[in-house]
Amino acid sequence: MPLQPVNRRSVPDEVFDQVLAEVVDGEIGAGESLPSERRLAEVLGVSRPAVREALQRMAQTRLVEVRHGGATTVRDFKRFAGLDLLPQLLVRRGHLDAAVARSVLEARLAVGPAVAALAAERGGPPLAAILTETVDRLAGTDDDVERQVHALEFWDLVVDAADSLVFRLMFNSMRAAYEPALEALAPAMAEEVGQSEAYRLLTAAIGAGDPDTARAAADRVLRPATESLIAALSALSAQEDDE
Amino acid sequence: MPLQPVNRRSVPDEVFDQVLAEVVDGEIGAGESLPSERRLAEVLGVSRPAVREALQRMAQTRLVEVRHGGATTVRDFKRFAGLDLLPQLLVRRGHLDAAVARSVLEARLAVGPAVAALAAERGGPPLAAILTETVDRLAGTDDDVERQVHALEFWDLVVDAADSLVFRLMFNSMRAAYEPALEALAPAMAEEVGQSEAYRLLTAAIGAGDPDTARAAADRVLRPATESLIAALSALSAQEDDE
DNA sequence: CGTCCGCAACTGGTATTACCACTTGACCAC
DNA sequence: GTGGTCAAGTGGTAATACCAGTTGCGGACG
Repeated sequence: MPLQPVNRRSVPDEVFDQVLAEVVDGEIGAGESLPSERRLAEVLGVSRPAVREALQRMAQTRLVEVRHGGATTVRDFKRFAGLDLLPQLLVRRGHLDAAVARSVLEARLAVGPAVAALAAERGGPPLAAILTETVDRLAGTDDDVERQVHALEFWDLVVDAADSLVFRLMFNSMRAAYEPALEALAPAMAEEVGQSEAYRLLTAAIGAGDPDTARAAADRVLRPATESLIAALSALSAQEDDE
Repeated sequence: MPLQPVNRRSVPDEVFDQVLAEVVDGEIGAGESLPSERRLAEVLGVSRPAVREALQRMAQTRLVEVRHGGATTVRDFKRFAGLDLLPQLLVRRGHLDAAVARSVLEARLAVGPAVAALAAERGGPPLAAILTETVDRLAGTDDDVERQVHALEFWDLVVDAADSLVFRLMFNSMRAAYEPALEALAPAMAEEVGQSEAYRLLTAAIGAGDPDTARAAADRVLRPATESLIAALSALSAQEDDE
């Protein structure tokens, strides 16, 4: 294992994670109040500004509501949290949440083809050229981690070409959830990123400016791995239910 | 105009907004450094903890990178920001950004039918019952604002039934961008929320457990207003280009 | 007896200050 | 050149005090 940057966690980070866990695990239900900032600081053995920073970040994520003079209350995160919370929900307590992973795959399968269609409408030949270069790099390596990186690059270019900020932000959010686990997911994604031919077909459709063909080609890139992974996940969660 | 709750803005909120604006408006390009916390506090006439809170929130949104001992640098928000930034980008300096609005509409049209299809697979008859109640309320009023609220409720139920956390979080993020402008958008959305018959067809398809029909019905609900609004937006931005 | 005013006693909001920890770069010894 | 050292600047954390709201209790007044 190569040397890695040391993971330095600040005090507010730690507080944030602890309070976040309490909320998403339902230890403190929606509508209930958090202890006061002073109390939290005392219990956690940190200063009040540190607690404040963490709570303000919680508020920004719409997980709690702080009211001047009143108590800080927990909100229903399933109803208010945004897509930026995905990384924290996908892997909780070091374990992958199968239901969340399934929904990531479903969303990817639904959104990817739509983005490809938009890219076909708006990309043009120069896009096809750099996409081809990326697919060449994808096809030119045997390492599944590298392949994933190139596949991400590929989709990054497609999303750029789609010229749609919302899809771009969605992509960023999902990449933020995906990248930390990229190495662990290498075997799972090998099936998909090994199909360089499918990426070439998609590139051709986008270059041809044909949205419908691009949509279908994107589906063909994403669907096989999506379906086999979802099957694997249900087997996994069924197995967990037995424990 | 009815009395409204006074808009209380805290100091860190204000700082956050100002720094955010500098970043998204490109005043401080990606890779450049922000002034030090002490300097910012001095320039803005606020305390350093206030600046810190704002900067930490910027970091959480992945808009800046703070390094202990080093400078705080701006990141390329188009590449790193998540969907939670959408509200800030949709309306900037009090004006609606036409390109962003267009992409919201495009994303809605792409995602809505996929969610409806999932809901059809997983919802069952009890879902159809409460959806029908919601459509009844939608059809029972002439007020476009109320209709929008009921339409949001409708989609909220559909998203719930789709049982997919990612779509739920996407919906929450987009609702957070949409709701503040709900009243202003009433005329624009009147065409869509007035078509209660289309909602009924969608409800029937979902209740019947037929994903493909549900997908098509959802498209029929969303497409007309989407296309006419996109047309209106391009006319609007063409007009702005003339100024 | 009920209403309402007003005063604690909470809560979060902000500022000040001091000091610790880390990074950077310049300078110097080897 | 290489490596060490040090000073200056940066963010990280804490302690403290006070301001500014909210809440609820109790007493004064009708």
